[in-house]
Amino acid sequence: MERIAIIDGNSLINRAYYAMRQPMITNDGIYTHAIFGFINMMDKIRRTYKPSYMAVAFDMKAPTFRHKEYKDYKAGRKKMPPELAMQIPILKDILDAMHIARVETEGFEADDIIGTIARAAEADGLEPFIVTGDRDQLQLATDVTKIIYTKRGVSDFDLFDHDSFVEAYGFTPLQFIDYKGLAGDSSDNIPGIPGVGAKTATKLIQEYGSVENIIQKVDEIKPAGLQKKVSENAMTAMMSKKLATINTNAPIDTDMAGFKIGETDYDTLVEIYKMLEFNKFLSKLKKPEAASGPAGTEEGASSERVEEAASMGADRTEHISQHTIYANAGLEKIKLRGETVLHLFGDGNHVGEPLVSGAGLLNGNDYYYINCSNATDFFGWLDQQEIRFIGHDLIDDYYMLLCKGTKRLDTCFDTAIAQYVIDSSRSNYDLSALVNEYLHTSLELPKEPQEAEQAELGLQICTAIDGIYKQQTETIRQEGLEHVLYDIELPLVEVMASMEKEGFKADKEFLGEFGEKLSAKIEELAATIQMLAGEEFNINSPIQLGEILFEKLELPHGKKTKRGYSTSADILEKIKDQHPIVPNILEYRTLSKLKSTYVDGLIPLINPEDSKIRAHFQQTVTATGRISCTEPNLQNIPIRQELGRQLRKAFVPEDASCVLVGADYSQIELRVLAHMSGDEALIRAFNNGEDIHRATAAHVLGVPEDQITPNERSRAKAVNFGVIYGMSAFGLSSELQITRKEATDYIDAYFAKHQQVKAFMDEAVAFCKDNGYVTTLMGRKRYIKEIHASQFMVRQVGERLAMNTPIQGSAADIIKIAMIKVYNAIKEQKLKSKLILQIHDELIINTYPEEKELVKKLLVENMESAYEMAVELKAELNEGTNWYELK
DNA sequence: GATCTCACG
DNA sequence: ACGTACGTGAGATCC
Repeated sequence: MERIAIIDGNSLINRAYYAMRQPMITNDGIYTHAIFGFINMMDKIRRTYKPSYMAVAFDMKAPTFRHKEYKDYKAGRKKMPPELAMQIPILKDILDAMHIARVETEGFEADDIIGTIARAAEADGLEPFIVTGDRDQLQLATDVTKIIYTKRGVSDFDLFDHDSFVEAYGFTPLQFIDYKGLAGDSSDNIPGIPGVGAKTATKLIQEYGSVENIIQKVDEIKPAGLQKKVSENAMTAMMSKKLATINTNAPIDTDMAGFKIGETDYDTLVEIYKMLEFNKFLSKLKKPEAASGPAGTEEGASSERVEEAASMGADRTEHISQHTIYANAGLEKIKLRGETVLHLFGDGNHVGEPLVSGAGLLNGNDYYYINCSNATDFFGWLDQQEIRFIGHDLIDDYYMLLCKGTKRLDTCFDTAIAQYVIDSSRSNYDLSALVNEYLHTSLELPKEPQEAEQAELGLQICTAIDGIYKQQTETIRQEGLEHVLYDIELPLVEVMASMEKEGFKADKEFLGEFGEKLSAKIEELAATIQMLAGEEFNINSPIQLGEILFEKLELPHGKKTKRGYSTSADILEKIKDQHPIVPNILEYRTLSKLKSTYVDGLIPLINPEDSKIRAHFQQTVTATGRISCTEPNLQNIPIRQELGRQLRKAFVPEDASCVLVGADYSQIELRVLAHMSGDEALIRAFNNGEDIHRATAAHVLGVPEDQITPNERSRAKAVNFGVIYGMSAFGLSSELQITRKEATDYIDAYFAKHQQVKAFMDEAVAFCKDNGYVTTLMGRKRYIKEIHASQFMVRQVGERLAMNTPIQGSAADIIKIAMIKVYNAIKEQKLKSKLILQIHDELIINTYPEEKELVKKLLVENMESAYEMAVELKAELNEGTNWYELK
């Protein structure tokens, strides 16, 4: 029996909308998760039941016959949120592109349309499957017509036919209208009989069958109270039943030919999916074989051919000659030149020597798989090739190559980096994700591939990268991102890999001893805290700690969190004089943090061979353009408090004769702000070499700099930070512990004296609202979807991001340029010194006594000349025999 | 896996 | 009326 799926469009998209607690929003601010959920559900229905006919029914805005019958029908229903409403027309476009019929008729609800189609389909010998989250439609179940009733979310559902309905409810589907006549329905505002609920209604129906019969035999009803209610509300019950009755004779065309699922219009659907950023769906979109396509190749592939775009990628493999070579056996005969896609198979070990088992190289139409599981000449051979590498996350390959002794790295392109430059806001730059998006196909990447499959897998990977590369090149050009990509991000890859390979030598013994001292003190503090609390509890648990402080000891609490009271340091700081337990807890927290994160966390990451810590540098993480650092994060080693700062003594130069040299940009973000805004007061202050916070205080207060008190200076400093962060009165007030009013006054005073800064901020927000993104000095873009949000709070976040990103991002651009210049200068002068760390506004070099002065000079010069602005860039030098001394 | 807290710029 | 400063990563706890 052929099947027809009849979908309640409004019901299903509502379910989908509310099912996902995290909405999906495109870069253009289109909400998409309801559509996403709808299509997922629809696909599941199509896969499971394989209907050849389909119809999606929608409600129309116009009032229906029910509203005319009963003015309060569906009164009190909440209006559809705009975030959902905006998705419905797009969904309809998708259905049209899929050639799935959709039906809407003025004056009738989706229920009636569905009922009418179902009955007509049944009469025509089809098996109807009604998909809905509306219980009313269960009345439509018959032996033939099934109801797929969606439960919580969209993936979970019950299937009802006549018998299973009877089993679940205790009466027939048709009696469901009698049930609603009696029990009513608050969601549709159908009254029913007051005081009659699910249980009573079911009992009455089982006894009397229908509302009409109940009214006729009202005298028999017991107890007397119920009898009275029924007789008094007989008319209401009749009307309620009528309202609940689905009209199966709505005036619609029920010719089943109109519901036959047609051929999908792929071009339109691809267009819509791209707009919605439905990349997973894109990868599943297969175009039916074109007449000119290759005749039946393999099963499966014969009837379906991947989209044309994919021909630049994965399915190009058939034109490629494959060569498998064992290292140390014939490699020397091969000479490559030009752009070459590289993918290494290896473990990327950062604590010990990384293992490399194979390498895929795609050069033109030749693919080479080099098996290097045994001792190998591959890494030396690579140095002899005149090739420029194309890869995905080349830093991983480069790190391993550098560890193995390869010297010559020439970067042509990196598809992960390119995607980051195209859109830095995303969280996933995996190759398989890009394969979905660019090539509309899928690529499974096993975490630990078998050696036997690596040759083939390498070919898949390299051709995929090649296909993505070609498309990205065009996007980069169209979006004007060439400078950021080709002059900054791509040259930086080698620098980052080199820093990873060099690592930072650590003194394990020092760390161990430091940890011992911490442990002893932590134990003492724990004992004191338990004693003062009068009971044992887990001090590390904010929930338990909150109960002790704010319930047992009745200390005044601050803000609440989802799970209880906040016990964060700024709250505890306010009450530390009220009970001796509080300062003990603060100290306990400090020490525990040092012990767990910086002692216990670091020790296992030290390479036992050479005592070096090799962190992972990430170039595709931050939305602003900064780099980040993990396993371990060497960018947040303590410095602000003396005790934590001691940890830096554990970070030492490469060997005893070496020295560390560091330089940090002075106030780089405020200088960027001065330059970008053109604010004369700020520019003047910097170019006169003034203390910028003091100068700000003096300018805003209108008093000479030498009369500025330390307190005034520190407030000005907070305001300066605030400007960079996109200043809010609340933020400033909580930072300075002043009232909102006072904070507002400070901000107003600041902007009155720095009108160009104000204008710059306003322009950043306005530009972002117009274009959906902001840019840095080097043209880096960040899309800010929050700027389009309908919720005020979210939109405000977007505005702050629009103000902060050009500043933070431009500073990031500048230090990246400096890194490349410093790295190249060291390389050109053939120095032994190495750049080993970047901390946002600071660079650290491991150097040698004989190179030290030269390195200091080139470091400062290259940092200060990285970018020319209206204010000079200033870099301040430090040196020492451990990191602690760099101050 | 989410939440809280805290380390850095 | 909302309930917030920008950008990160890591460890411990709780669900």
